[in-house]
Amino acid sequence: MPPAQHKVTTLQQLADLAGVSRATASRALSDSTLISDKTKSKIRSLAQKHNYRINERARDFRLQRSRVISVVFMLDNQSQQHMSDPFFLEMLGGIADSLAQHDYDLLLAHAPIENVEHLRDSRVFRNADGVIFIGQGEQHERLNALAAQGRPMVIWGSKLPNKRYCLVGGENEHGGYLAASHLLKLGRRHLAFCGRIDIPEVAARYRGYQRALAEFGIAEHADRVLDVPFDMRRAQAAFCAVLERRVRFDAAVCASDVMALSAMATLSEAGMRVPEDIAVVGYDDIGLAAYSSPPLTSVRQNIRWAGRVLVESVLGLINGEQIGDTRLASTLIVRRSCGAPPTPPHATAS
Amino acid sequence: MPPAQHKVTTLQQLADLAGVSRATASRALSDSTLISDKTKSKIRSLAQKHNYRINERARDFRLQRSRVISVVFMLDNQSQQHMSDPFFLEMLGGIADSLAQHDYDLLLAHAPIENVEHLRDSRVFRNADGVIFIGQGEQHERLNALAAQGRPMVIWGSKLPNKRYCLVGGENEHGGYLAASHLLKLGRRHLAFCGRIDIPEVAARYRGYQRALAEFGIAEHADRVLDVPFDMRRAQAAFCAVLERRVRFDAAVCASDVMALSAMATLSEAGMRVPEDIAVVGYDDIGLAAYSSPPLTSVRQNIRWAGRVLVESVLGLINGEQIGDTRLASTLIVRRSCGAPPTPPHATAS
DNA sequence: TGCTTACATTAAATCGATTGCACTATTGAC
DNA sequence: GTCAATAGTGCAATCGATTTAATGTAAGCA
Repeated sequence: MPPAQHKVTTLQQLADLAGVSRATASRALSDSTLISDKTKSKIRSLAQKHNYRINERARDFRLQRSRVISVVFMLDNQSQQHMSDPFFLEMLGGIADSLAQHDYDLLLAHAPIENVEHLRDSRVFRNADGVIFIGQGEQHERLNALAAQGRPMVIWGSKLPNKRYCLVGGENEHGGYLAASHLLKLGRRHLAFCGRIDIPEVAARYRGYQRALAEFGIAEHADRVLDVPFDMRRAQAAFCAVLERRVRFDAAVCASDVMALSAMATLSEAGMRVPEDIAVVGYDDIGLAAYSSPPLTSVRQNIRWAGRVLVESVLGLINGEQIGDTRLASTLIVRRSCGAPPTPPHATAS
Repeated sequence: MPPAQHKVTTLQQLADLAGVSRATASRALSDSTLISDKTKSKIRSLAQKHNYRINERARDFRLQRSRVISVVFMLDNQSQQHMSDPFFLEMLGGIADSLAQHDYDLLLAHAPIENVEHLRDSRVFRNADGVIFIGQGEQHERLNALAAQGRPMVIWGSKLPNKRYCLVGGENEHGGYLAASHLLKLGRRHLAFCGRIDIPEVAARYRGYQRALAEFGIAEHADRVLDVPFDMRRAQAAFCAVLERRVRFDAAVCASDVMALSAMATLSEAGMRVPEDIAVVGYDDIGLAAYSSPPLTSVRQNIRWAGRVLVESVLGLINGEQIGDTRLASTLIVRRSCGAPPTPPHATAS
């Protein structure tokens, strides 16, 4: 038997072939109980034989859904570039995998830097069943307003007062505390903090940092707070400036690994020994953190799992469930970056 | 005057409000010459006043398009993880920005590792107006078959025999040549190559590497070719193995910066001095390359521009144009990683 | 006035599915 | 044998737009 002359592309064609109505064909393919087994199997085998695939766009249009989730990266006012951080790629990978498992697609978007509310009328917002925001930027109130529109959305970030959206985030306060107290336990007393405190997550890390200092009875120095967005060059510039001003410090807590790596390079280049003179701790534990010299101590969040939680939260909202906030654990990954004995020469790395 | 009681969401409602037919409203909004200026401005101001936005999904459905381009990352058989390379994020950013400029959305997807042809019936393929593949993986023939389906698609990669799809790529052969000849000019004579040669782009870089060796009249050593996918851990393992086997080499060309950074760390940890004992050159010039110690010399491709070219090529195909291949220049970025004098202490980085 | 032409607008088909409701045939109970 | 219940199927409306072909109306000209 020759293959069908004309490809079967619509349900109507399939129905004609089977000698039934479009309605019956539709029900057969969606396994409705209204249809007899005999008819179902006839239609199904015909569909198989002619290689018919349902047109999902037509279906989704009819059902007023899209099976698409938008993922919006919040760029920050100053750097615009903070998306180049490997952290985001890992997050994206986690989200993409989870969405694929649930048979959803991922639409990628930047946020307009000034005002996320512009998104409301954009395709990103209107053509998706739900939206995941990565970061709050400095737009807490605008996110509140967006959420009030009623479209399912979840935000990765840190808890703020008057929050009215669904949030998933790490234990930032705890993470900052871990980083600082690690350095303090090693005997460092002159800590610096590097990060943009206007960003809620960074602010929380900074609070943890302050708490650790307080516990050790150490006073803060405004001098030693470097207000820097997530950006390698700016971190470098900030550390250069601090060195030039001869601010005294023997350790630094950075809000991201990328900044920490940049700081380490800058400090070494300026003649400091890392970690002997200045110890550095990062955040996120990106892959490369293990391969710097010295290896970077960092605070790890399980980002792929975070991606999964974000996806499941937003899908829950789509299904009308009540979804609460989630906070994911942070753990300190120590990589003998603070005065540990050097590796013996010719050792094989494990 | 109070705001409209019921939101105006469909064209029909807008038309009723204006006392015209749906057809006229549609034409007015799309600025058809068939409609008188008076009617146009009436309908437009009404749309404005009631905050009416056209339903793009309905329009796109009617027009049999989606204004979506899928971006598919080819994972490679061995590592699956090569997406964690910052290179991809930069590429993605370039593509995303370009697509946004053309008012297209970006659908993100992994390729099924074994067989891209499965994509043919997937939403990724059928719900997009075009597809951009990042990398060829080892699926050259399957890509040929996919392209034969007629859907606009463009591939980032390296030219292969019998290619029947549209290609955009870097000067990989030249890049490999640049990397190797740089090391040779510095007096290195025992070069190693690290990368997975089954991947077409890497193969081209390797050919350039071989050409440089040949020009300097140096014989190759099979020992010194490390078959490693784009993965930090595997690069580390490979270098450990080579060291253990006491293979002699004084320089390495790596197929990516991430591998190069991993190699540098591994070599240092094993007691080698980098670059004095072993010099390393990477590929892609990722942001962090400048901040390693020593800073990494690397071959740069203009990735954001590459993203733009990919987008413009696929949009060209959608518009029925004939689109040829494009090859983007590669340049060597030297960062005194091969025996340059050390920076004076306390120097301010520029 | 009558006829042509140009212009402005509308009616209706269309994209490809889902689903409420109506309809027919079969079965079982009495 | 009649009637009710049930199972299986089809008709047609619907989602929200675009566009072809048809219609109406006014101006231009003999």
